[in-house]
Order: sequence, then C-alpha cells, then structure tokens
Amino acid sequence: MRKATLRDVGKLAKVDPSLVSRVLNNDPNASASARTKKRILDAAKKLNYTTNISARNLKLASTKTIGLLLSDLTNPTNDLVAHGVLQRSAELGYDVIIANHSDIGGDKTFVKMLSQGHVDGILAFVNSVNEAEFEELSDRLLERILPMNGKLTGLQCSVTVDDALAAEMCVDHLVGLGHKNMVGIFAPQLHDSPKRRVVGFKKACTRNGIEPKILLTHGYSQRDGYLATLEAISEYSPTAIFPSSNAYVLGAYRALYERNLRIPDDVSVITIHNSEVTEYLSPPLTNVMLPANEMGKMAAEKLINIIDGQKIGHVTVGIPPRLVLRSSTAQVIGDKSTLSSEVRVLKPLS
Amino acid sequence: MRKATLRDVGKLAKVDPSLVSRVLNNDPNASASARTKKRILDAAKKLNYTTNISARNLKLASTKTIGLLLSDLTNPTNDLVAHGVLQRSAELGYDVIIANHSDIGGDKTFVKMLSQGHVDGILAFVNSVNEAEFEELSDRLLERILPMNGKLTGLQCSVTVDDALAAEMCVDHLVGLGHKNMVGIFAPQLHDSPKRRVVGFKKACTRNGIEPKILLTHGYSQRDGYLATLEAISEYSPTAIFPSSNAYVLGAYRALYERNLRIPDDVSVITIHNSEVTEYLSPPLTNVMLPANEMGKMAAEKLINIIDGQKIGHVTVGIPPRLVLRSSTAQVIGDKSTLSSEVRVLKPLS
DNA sequence: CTGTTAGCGCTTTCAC
DNA sequence: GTGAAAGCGCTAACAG
Repeated sequence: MRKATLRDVGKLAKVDPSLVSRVLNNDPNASASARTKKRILDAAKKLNYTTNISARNLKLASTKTIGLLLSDLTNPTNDLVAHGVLQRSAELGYDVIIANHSDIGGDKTFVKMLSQGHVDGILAFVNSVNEAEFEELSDRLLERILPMNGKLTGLQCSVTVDDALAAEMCVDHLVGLGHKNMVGIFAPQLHDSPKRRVVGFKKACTRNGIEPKILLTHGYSQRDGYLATLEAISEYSPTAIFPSSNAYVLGAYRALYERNLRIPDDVSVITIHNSEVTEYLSPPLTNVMLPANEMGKMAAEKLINIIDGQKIGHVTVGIPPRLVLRSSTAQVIGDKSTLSSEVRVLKPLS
Repeated sequence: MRKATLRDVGKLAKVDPSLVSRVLNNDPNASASARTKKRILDAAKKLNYTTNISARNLKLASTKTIGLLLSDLTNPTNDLVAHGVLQRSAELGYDVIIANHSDIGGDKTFVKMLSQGHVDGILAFVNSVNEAEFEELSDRLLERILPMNGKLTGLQCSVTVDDALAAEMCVDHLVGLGHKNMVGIFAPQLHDSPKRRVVGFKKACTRNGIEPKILLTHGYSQRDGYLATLEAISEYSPTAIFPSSNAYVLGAYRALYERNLRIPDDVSVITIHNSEVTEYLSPPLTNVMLPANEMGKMAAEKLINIIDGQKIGHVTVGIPPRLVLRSSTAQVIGDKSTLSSEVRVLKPLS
C-alpha cells in the first residue's frame, strides 16, 4: 500500500489537506475546532501517516539536520563529543548525520551534502578536515561550517577546549612527582589542536626548567603511539611519557610492555581526555579531563544558532580541565628494585 | 546569493531546464549536441550549481541513502562492519547515515527516518535493535530492514557470520593447549548472535568432555566484561577465560591485572573478532577472526538489492572464521613458578 | 536534439 | 475555523 499523504488524510477526515498540515504541525495561527482536530488526528493515525520529509524539506528549504564530521568512529574522545552533539541537537529539534572522514576519502561527501541541502550545517572536528575541500563552497555555505577543537583558515567561528592548559597540567603533575625526563608524543602539527598541546607542553617544561622532548607522529592511530613510544624509550629512556591522545595510549602501553617496562614503576604515563578506555586500561590511566561532552553540546547549539542567522565568534568551553588521578603515574624512585616485587595495591572499581 | 537552480542554469545556457537536468544526469535517452552540452556544463560550473537533493528525492520518491544502526560507535567490531558498509554502499552509489542506537533511545529515530522517506532502507545490528520499535511499520517498510548478525522475528532476511563456529574454535584452541577449566563470558541472551556463541561454546565443551562454565553479563560494555571476569575468577579459578566480545576484553584484562593474574602465564584469554584493539593490547590478544568487514559489504549490497525489489533470504558470509594467534594464550603448566621470572619474548610489531 | 507539461507532497498566504 | 491556490526544484513522458 502506498504511503499516506496529507491529501489522503484530508479526504478521510473530510477537510482540506492544508488544514491537516496545520493541525499536525500545531500551527499556532489557524487552529481547528476540537471536533475536526480529532477527526484529523484519528484519520492520520488510521492511515499511519508520516510526513514526507523530502517534500517538507523542499518546501521549507531546510532539513533540520546537521552533519557531524569525525576522523574516526572508534576514537573514544570523538565518541564523547558525538554524544554531546547528539543530545543537544535532539533537544533543539535537529537530527544528526555522522560521517567518518576517512571513509569518504576524497569524495567530499559532506561538502556535497551541505551544498545539496542535505544538511543545514556541519560540525567538523578540525583533525578530520581537509581544508581544500571547502574551496568550492560559497560564502553563504562556508558560514555554516563550525569547526570543533580548533580554528580553520577562512572561518570566523569555532568551539574549542583548552588543550594547551591540559598539556601544561599533565607536565605539572609529572613534575610534581619528581619527573624530569619526560617525552611528549604529539600528532602531526597540521591543525590547531595538536599545535596547542605542544605549546602547552613546551611552556610547562620551560616554566619547570625542563628540556621539552617532543616526538611528532605521522598519524593518529594506536600504531603511531606504539612506534613513537618505542622511539621515546630508545632515544631518551624517559621516566615518564605523555602520549597526548587516547588513541596513542594503547600503543604506548603495548610498547612499554614489550620492552618489559612497568607502568608506573618504571615509566609513568599520562594523557589528555578521560574516557572509558583510560578507566579500564591496566593500570588505569591518569589523565587530564577536558570537557569533551560539553564541547559537543555547545558546538551543536552554536551551529544551530548560526543556522538561525546569528553570528558566533571563537568560543572556548568554560569548564576547566581537571586532573583525573588513577594508577599510571608515580613518584620517581631512585632504587627501582624495591618496587619490583611489590604487591599491586589497586582499589577495585566500584 | 541564492543557490542556483536548474532554471538559472537553463537561462544562462539558453536552454530548457529539463534539458539541463538530462545533461547533468547523463540521461542515456536524450542526449544533447556537443555544443549545447558544453554550454550547459559551463553555465552549471559558472553558477556553482548543485542539485537540490530534497527536490530530487521528492520527485524520485527515493533518497539513495541507507541507514546504519549500530549499538555503539566505539566498538571496534562495529567499526569493521561499518567500514564494509560504507565502502560497498559508496560503490553502489548510496550514501550512509549512521546512528548510534543508545543515543536515540526511545526516540525511534531510525524507524521515523525510514517511514518519512529519509532513508530507503536500514541495516540494523541485531543487538542494537528494540524489536518493539518496528511494530508500527507497514509491511512494505519492514521489508526494507536488513538485520546484521542475527535474525529478527518477523523479518525474512538477514546477513550473518558463523558465531557458533568461532566460539567452537576458541574452545578447541584452548583445549589444544591443555585447558580444561575455562569460563565463557557472554552477552545477555536477548538476540541471535550471543545465543549462537553460547551454543558453539557448549557444543565444543561437550565434544571435548569439559563442563561448560558460562557467565552471562547484563550489558555490552567493558565494565560488564570486568565484572564478569572478577566473578569468573572467584567462582571458578579458571586457567582460561573466553570473553566473547572485544568490548569485554579490556575489562577482562583489567580484572586479571587487578587480581595479579598474568596473561597468559596464569590465565589464558581468547575472544571472537579481530581488531586493532586485540593487536595492541598487552599482551596482544589471540582471537578467532570473523569476516566482519565482509559482512558489512555483503549487507550493504543485499539491502540495496532489496531496495531494488529483489528478495533476499537468510545468508551467511562465506569466509570461514580463522584463528589469529597472538600472545594471550599459552599451554597450561603445572608448575607456574618457572614462568614467573621468565623474560617476555615478544616479537615486535612490524 | 530540444521544449512543454505535469506533478511529486508539502506549507503558507490569502480569502471567506 | 476552514478552503483555495500557488509554488519549492526537480524529473520524465510526450511532442515536435
């Protein structure tokens, strides 16, 4: 059976389709009498009516959906942000379409979607963006892209979190434990966010009178974290390493394990962003939590503001970074052998 | 500046909009002369024309996009499947919209999208489905839902991998290493897939003359794996555990670590599905690989077949499960103390 | 090879 | 409180 239309409902309820539309959309202007209203609602239910979204979108010239462009679906931090976006968007009556940039390759699917009117706007993680793709976009459309976690050249807005401060806090924590020989592992300096982490790292090192040892990876995967950690070990024999993203951490743990280095007895590890992974790693990972979820919420809200015609500048999420102390960092001890046979004292998870 | 329409392009190229449409869509029926064709193409480029997707969808009564319903974005196995779906769909000219079921809660967003004509069909991971949501769907629409990794009551089609055999292979591997005291950790028996894993586990245990020890979790998270492993240890003191999903594994490692049990020296661990996580865990995790990526590809293809009017039955992906040997399983040894101080011999990753 | 026409299903302005 | 009419931008059948 064909999908019911407004006309079908109108026919059954013996009213004009336009009235059905108004009633079903709770149009405040022209309200129907209680009786006809009921007739219409009944008819709609009976015919199992649902609006044809393409027709509505065409008419309204808007889709009430936004696109969320992520670099990697499995990344736990992305997931946190995505949840925030999904939640706030839903509250504001918007649907969200998620795309994984690595999948869509050179296809520019999202840019296409925006220019075709598939979505009203795009929320883009800066590290998942290839700025060249935006070139062909008109100014009107460019305005409808909101970068998350960094600025994008040519765009006047962004929603960011304080990466630099988080990196500083990581260093400070390590220094507080007596570490002087630490190496930071950072993503390629292609975007704003990894750059800011390096800036914070350097700043804190300098402030503490430590030489900043920095390793730049070639990518964003666990494997990159693994390789960098291996290099950090052989190059510097550090007492602490700072893989600056959740993705790198699993690789770092693996490299340390492979080299028979215990965490935190031999090497302390700390990272940025708190997630379920950091909680369930062995040992659980100390980190500086950034308000990822809130960034998602705020970004969704701001983008919808933009769609509604408002101007948004560069905003930073207000909630400050917070140290989440777990078991991957420890005091530097001269005589490590005393620790080797120590029994693990680990508070069970609640 | 307003988005250019076919009329605008037609006006500039001095032809009828309908001809523009035909040319831009490479309509095989009516082709234009080389000269007008060029005029049209030039005009389109000059005006930066892109089709209005809502108008096209309305006209064609189809959207060339499918919905992918996942339980959890961060789950590495889901990610494998998603990649397969994305890839094959793209090849066949379809876009994919991803939704995370836990986010959309009781909202039935996807069911809504299907009935509103937002998507032409849905690929649904069975464990992310609440069958009650489908009730209000007409038969015509129900046909356009293809369950992945299990059957759904009322639906005549599915794309599956051989979970039961994979579970059997896990047991067989363990038995081959001398294990007799193993416990399997399985998801709630609400859907086809976890049920089949239990079936395979039991079957292999029985075949090998072992009593099947089974723990059923209440959920699908790392935390559930953690709690179940803790229980497995205190209840059975097993020499091997089989957390039956990637998600459980991190929790299992954590529980073992917390109890000071070494992998694989004290307890062997094996799971189903191969992913980057299994590779980078410490120690790297032995598993039975299932063709998750292929399942995604096949599912996408089959769903598109369905959309095109074909009938699909219940199909299983042909590629057989395969044991991926890493370092989390070992021979059961009577005197464990000989192993304790052994140096780790671990081949570095290539 | 190209133009005319009609209509997909919806919303909204304007009448009554 | 309700109906009539127009049109969003596109495609496809038909005409010439």
